This record gives sequence, C-alpha cells and structure tokens, in this order.
Amino acid sequence: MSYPFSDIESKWQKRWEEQGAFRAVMGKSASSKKYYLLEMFPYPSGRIHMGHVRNYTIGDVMARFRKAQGCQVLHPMGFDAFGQPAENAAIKKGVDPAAWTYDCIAQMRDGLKKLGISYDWDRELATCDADYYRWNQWIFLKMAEKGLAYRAKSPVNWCPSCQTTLANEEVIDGECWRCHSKVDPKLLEQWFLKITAYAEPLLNDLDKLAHWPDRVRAMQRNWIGRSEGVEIFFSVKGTGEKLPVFTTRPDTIFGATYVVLAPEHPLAKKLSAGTPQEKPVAAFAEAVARRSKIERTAEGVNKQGVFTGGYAVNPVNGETIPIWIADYVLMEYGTGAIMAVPTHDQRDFLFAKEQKLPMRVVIQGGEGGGEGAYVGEGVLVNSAQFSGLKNTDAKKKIALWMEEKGHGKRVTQWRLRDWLISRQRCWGTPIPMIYCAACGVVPVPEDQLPVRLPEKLPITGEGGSPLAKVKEFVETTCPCCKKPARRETDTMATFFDSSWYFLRFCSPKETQLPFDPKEAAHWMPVDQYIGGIEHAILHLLYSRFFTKFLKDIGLLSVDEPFTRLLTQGMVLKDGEVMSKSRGNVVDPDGVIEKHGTDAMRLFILFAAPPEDQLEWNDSGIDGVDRFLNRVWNLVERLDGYAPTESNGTETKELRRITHATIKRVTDEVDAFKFNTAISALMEMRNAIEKSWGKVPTDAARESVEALVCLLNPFAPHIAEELWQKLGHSDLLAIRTWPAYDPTLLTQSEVSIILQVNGKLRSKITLPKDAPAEQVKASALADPAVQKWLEGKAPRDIIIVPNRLVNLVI
RNA sequence: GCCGAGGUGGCGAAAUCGGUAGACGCACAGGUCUCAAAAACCUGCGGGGGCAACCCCAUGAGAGUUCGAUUCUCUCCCUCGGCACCA
Repeated sequence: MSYPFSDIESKWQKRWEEQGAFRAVMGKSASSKKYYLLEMFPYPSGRIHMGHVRNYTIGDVMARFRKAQGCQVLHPMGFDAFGQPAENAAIKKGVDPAAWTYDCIAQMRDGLKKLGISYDWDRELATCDADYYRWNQWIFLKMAEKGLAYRAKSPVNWCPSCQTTLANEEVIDGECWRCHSKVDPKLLEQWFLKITAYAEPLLNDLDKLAHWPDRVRAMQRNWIGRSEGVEIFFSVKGTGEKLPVFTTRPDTIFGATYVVLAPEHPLAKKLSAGTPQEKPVAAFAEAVARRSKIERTAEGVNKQGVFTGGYAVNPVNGETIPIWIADYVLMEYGTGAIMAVPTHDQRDFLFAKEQKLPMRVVIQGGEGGGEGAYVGEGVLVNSAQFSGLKNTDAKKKIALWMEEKGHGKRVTQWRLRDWLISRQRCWGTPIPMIYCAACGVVPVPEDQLPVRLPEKLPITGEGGSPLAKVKEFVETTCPCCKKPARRETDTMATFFDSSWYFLRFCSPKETQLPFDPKEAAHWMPVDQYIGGIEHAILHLLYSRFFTKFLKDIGLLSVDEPFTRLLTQGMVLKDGEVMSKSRGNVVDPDGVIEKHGTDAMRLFILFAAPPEDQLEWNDSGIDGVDRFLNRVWNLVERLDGYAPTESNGTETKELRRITHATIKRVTDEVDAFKFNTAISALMEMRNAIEKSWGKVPTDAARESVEALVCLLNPFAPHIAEELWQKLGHSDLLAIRTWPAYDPTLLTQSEVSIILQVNGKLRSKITLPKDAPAEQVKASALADPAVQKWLEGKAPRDIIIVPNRLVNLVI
C-alpha cells in the first residue's frame, strides 16, 4: 500500500499558496542574503514534459534549500510567449494566436503548480503581454538612439519554410534551428543590433564567469572568435588602388606568391573588365553565388578559382603577383581578400598546386618532408632583413615595421556578426519604427508606446506578413511632419524578449521603466541560472549583451547577468531523446498519477547528477517510491515506538549517522550533488531501521525528524505531511534548515586497513587517534600480516593516521 | 584540424588535496510470509580459482612517478558536444 500521495500533494500545494510561503520580499535585515534563482522560462506549448520537470525540480531543490538557510529567495516563473507555434496553430486551426497562447499558458501553469515548485507566482509574466513588450520597444529605441539598432541591406539567412529571416546564431549546420529547413541567402534590408560593439567585453568577461561550465564559455569564445593580425596594404598594379588583405601570419609576407579575392569582391569585376578574363571571372562568380554557403564550405570540396587578369604589388618587396578569385575566400571575413602563401598555409598550398602557381619557402623548421604546407615554427629565410629571425618573433617585428612604413596596420578580427532581429512574422513585438516619405525612418516617440499588435490578425500562412495587411496598423502619421506614413510591419526575434526577462522579474509591475533600478540593484545578478545547453550561445550571449547595454545606459550596476550557470542534462528514454516521432515520450502527468510528484522528483534527482544525461527508467522510480513508503512507515511506527533493549553503542552510532548525514546533505545540496545527497538519506533510513527498537525513543525521534527535514527540498509534499504527523504545526517550507552537532560526528573506534607492499591484507579496529607505536605494534601482531611478512622485518612502515598501515618488504 | 567534456559491474551511478574500487539504487537469484500471487521483509550479487580459509585479476590501452594510482604525468584509442576553407 502506497502512502496517499495524491491527497497530500494537492493539500500542501494549496497550503503553500494560501500562506504565501514563497513570496519574495526585498529584505531589510542585513543578515539574510538575497538569492536569485532562475530556471529558463518555457515556451508555453501547452504541456510540460520531462525536460521541464527536470529543469524546475533541480531549481526547486536549491530554492527551498537556500530559503531554509535563511536567504531571501527570489524564484519566479513566466512564459516566453511570442513565437511561431502560435502562428502555426493559427494557420492550421484558424485560432487566434493570442487566445491559443493564453490557453496554453493556463495549462502550463496548472502543470507547473502540480509539480509543487516553490515559485513566487505573484511575479508571473508573459512576454506577449503589452505591459511586457512595450519595454522591448523601449529598449530597442534606446539602442537605436545609441546607434546600436540600425537598418541595413545585406545578405541574410532566409528560412523558406518559416518564411522569415534568421540570426546567424539560429542557423545550425546551414539549417533553421526550428524547422531544420535549408537556409537560403537573401539580400534584404533589415534591422540589426550591433552586438559586435560589445565583442570585446563579451569575450573578456567570460573569464569572470568562473562558475559557468567550461564548455559553454568555450562555445561562446569560439562564436565570438577573436583573431589578431595585420591588414597589409597591397596595391593594384597599374591603378595603384589600395587592396588590403587580412592575415594572422605577417611573418610569411615574403612568401606571398599570389593574392586571392572572394568571388563577390567588387574588385574582381573591375580587374577583369576588358580583359580575356572578363567572361570566366563573371561565370565563376555567378556559379559560386548559386551555391549555398554549406555547399561552398563543405569539407573535402576542391578549391576552385580563376585568374582575374590583374596583378598586385607586395608593399614589402615591390614584387608583382597575380590576383585570383577563389571559392575558399569569404567576403564576410576580414577584407574579403588574402595574400596566399602556399608553402605555409594548407589551403593556399592545395590551390597553388592545382593551379600550378609558384611557391616560395620563407620559414625553415625541422624536417618538412611531407606533402603540404609547413605551418610549424621555425626560422625565417628569403625574408630580406628579417631572415634568421624566429618566426614567432618576426610576427611582431614585421607587423610593427609595416605599421611604421605605412605598409599595413595591426587589426583585430571578430567572427561575431551583428544580430539580425527582423522577423517577417506577426506573433511578436512590433518594431517601433515609422517610414515617412519626407522624414525617412522615424522612431515611434516613447510616449506612444506600446505599439500594440492588432486585435485580429489575418493569419493565412500565405502572401507575406499578416501585419502588412492590417490597414489600421500600417497606416499612421509621421511623428515629425504629421503627414501620412507607414509603420514597420516586421516584428522582433523572440530572443529579444528573453534577453532581459530576468530583469523584469525583479519588479514585474513597474510602469515607468522596463524594471525598477532599485529592485534590480538588490536582486541582480541572478545567483544561479539553470537551463539547457542548447542556449549556450543564443540566449546566453544575447542576455549578456543586453545586460552590458543596460548597464551602459545607467539602469543596471552589474555587467554580467548570471553568476552561476548550470546546464542540466537531457532526459532520455531507451538511450534516445524523448520525442513524439520516436514514440518514447514519458508523460509527467501519468507518472504523477501513478507515483506522485514527490516520487517523480526524487527519481529525477537521484538517477543522475544534474548535468548528466538522465535515462528514464520505470523500475527506477519504483525504487524511490519504495524509499518514500519506508520513510512514511518509519513515522507511522514511531507512534507506538517502544525500545526493547537500549544500547549505548547503538544510540551513539545512530546519533553519529544522523548528524553526519545532516552535514553531508548540507554540503552536497550546496554543490548540486543531489544524487549522492539522496543516497545519504537512504543510508540514513537504513541505519534507523537497523537500530529500531535498540535505541531510546528520543534518539529514534531525533533521527526520523532530521530525515524528514532533510528530505524536504527533494520531496516537499510528503515531508510537510510527515512533519505534521510528527506533531509540528509550522511549515517545513519556511522552517530553518537543521544544524548538526560537530561533537557527535567523531567515532571512538576506527577500522584501519593493513597493507603489505600496498596490497590489502587485513583490517584491525583501534581506538581513534591511537599512538603510532600502538598502531605499529598492532599491525605487526596481526596474523595475516605475519603470514605475509614471512618472518622478515619490514623495510619501511607507512602510517596514515586512522586510516591505514602499509608495511614495505 | 582546433576547443571542451568524458570512458568504472548486467544497468543508473559512488569514491579524485593519492590511501579498503563499486556506496546508494535498479535488475537478477534464493528465502520468509501466503492456498496462490502481488506487496512487504531477509540474504546474495565485478570476473576467475578454491569445500573452505583465502588467492589472483579488474576503473578504455600502454608506460611513468609513488610504499600505495580510478585519482597525478606522458603517449595512444574511443565516445559525446561546439567551431571550422575565419586567412
């Protein structure tokens, strides 16, 4: 018979809510530290899944634990409610996206409440509320004011299936992150955020994030992609036109035997014009343009290119070398032009070999021998006055020298691109801009915010943006000249919404600003953030950018939003990610019905460390279910507890285990080692069971009460119920964490292992801290040890106090 | 290629300022209870050898340091994740 989890769970959920147990209040007492714990808020798809359960359960353990430790905890929840699924539902089922979304939110909220997470529901927000998105618009206008939001025509990623543009961060392996369609290049005029203006601090401040996983920091570092080098000013022979190339290897400048432009480089057309190369160059550029970026940059693709007919002059030696175009040079990076050094760059080598272009060795290092470019370190040769220098030294010297001579300048290149935020979708935040025939692009004045979405959106899925079809929306007057003007009909990428929601939670009802700076100064930064690794770059990079921007305009005092980050592992079934198409989805509701929320939470926390993948296992949950029932039974049996024999040793040992477990669970929860903390509780329960009837009532009660208190963050409903059954009237949810008595932790006797030559041969029990002489004598007297010593005296005896003796012969 | 994480029983996993490898749990096997089953409870459970005491082997592979290595160093192998014709 299982304990009545169903009644218990709803009972305590109601009780917590009635008593406002989890309401976050800005504390006045200096003694209680603030603790802002946040889990990445969900998209309201309607149902919660095991991934959500895991994410929020991990957070809840920490939130309840910190609260018990006396922190003022802020633990809010909301919904990332704009986005395409609502539009897709509108297209498919003809529903109103707003109605659909709010419906889903209601369902999600119910589902979350059934998990018993300690949220402050008073702070709930949804990004699709005008009260929220008006501040998206406000922030956007501030960025525009600072020149950080701008409109530009450039090649962008277009998802043909989603019918919208995408940010670079949203393109994974050339595919749309959402629908996995192949992304097409398209030349469009769009809104961008100048995240590149923050490239340097975004990179450098990663070093401050000591409590972020290494891999997330590494991924961001890769993504931002800083690279230091020199822009070298080649010139075009004949015209003298400047042709800058970017290189990280100025030490190889004397080995440059040709120059390569990206096929779309404007100079290519110019150079070939009127030469026999005009046609081949145009044909090649067109052929490359037709191929997608993935095709073009795929591994193993042969490098192709043609001669432009033009020549460049190397500024350091006046040498004239041919200018080619080739598909392996990208217009977006550097200057779209490179100097080719086939002897010391593998790509240049392959191309030069194919096209039979000249090569010249300028670095000598070790035995080259093999096929290809030598990219190692070495000594410069054929490099004028720099010959004989180590190439690592020459790098700096040549760069400085070129700068002096005006042959080039040192530059830093970034891989990071500006963030394209325009979306040709309607279920998002309208971009607050107006186009006026006379005044041009005019921002919507602040006092006219929010620019609201129309009530009825004509979503058909065909014929372009629905917003553009709503006359009342599009048609407006110019704020400057008051003449008729047209509104921007694109909306913002939803990652904009989620880039600052953690700030809104600090003061969700603030009406003058996106958030109250005083509240933010108190609660920020988020002390612990928890979410999936899929946001390692996207959301986590954008949020860092927003935080830095909002600091720069004086609203924030912190420059990083999330002090600690935990990326929880995925929930798998049969070794695979749960998904509808695989048919291996385990529905949380079904588990709750069968085992209760507490058992589900406990299993998820017990089966693997939070960062690791978690394999869902139906019989695994039976195991934790059994444990909870055993704890339940302990409390029930305590009522008629009557010790048959009272034994001092047993009592001392049970108390030692009890207090040692309090210490262990405290330390382990603090370090997110929930799986071992739970196993410590299981061991403690086993110990109580073993001592049952052999210890006095007060010792048994002390242990059982401690067990219930320690169980609380993991399985809060059963813990509250048992606490009440134990005769208490206070709520565990707001009760102080148990303390341990350090004097009870020590054992009077210790087991010491005896090794001969490092191999375990025997064990003895001695009083704790026995003197070395006594330990040595006892070890030598041990029969098993004597057998292995074969009468010989040990050459050396190593004693590790209270642990082991190793006899070396 | 570069960067990051990791490799321990049948399974999920413990143990790393070097000190009893496999805690805790699952599965499995045997037992108690029962007319029977379920539940519950008890016992066993890395591999090999031995009636047993006990012995040998074992933390991806190989070397090294050490009285002693899952833990430290080096060289490989493999898995997962990210970036990548980025000049």
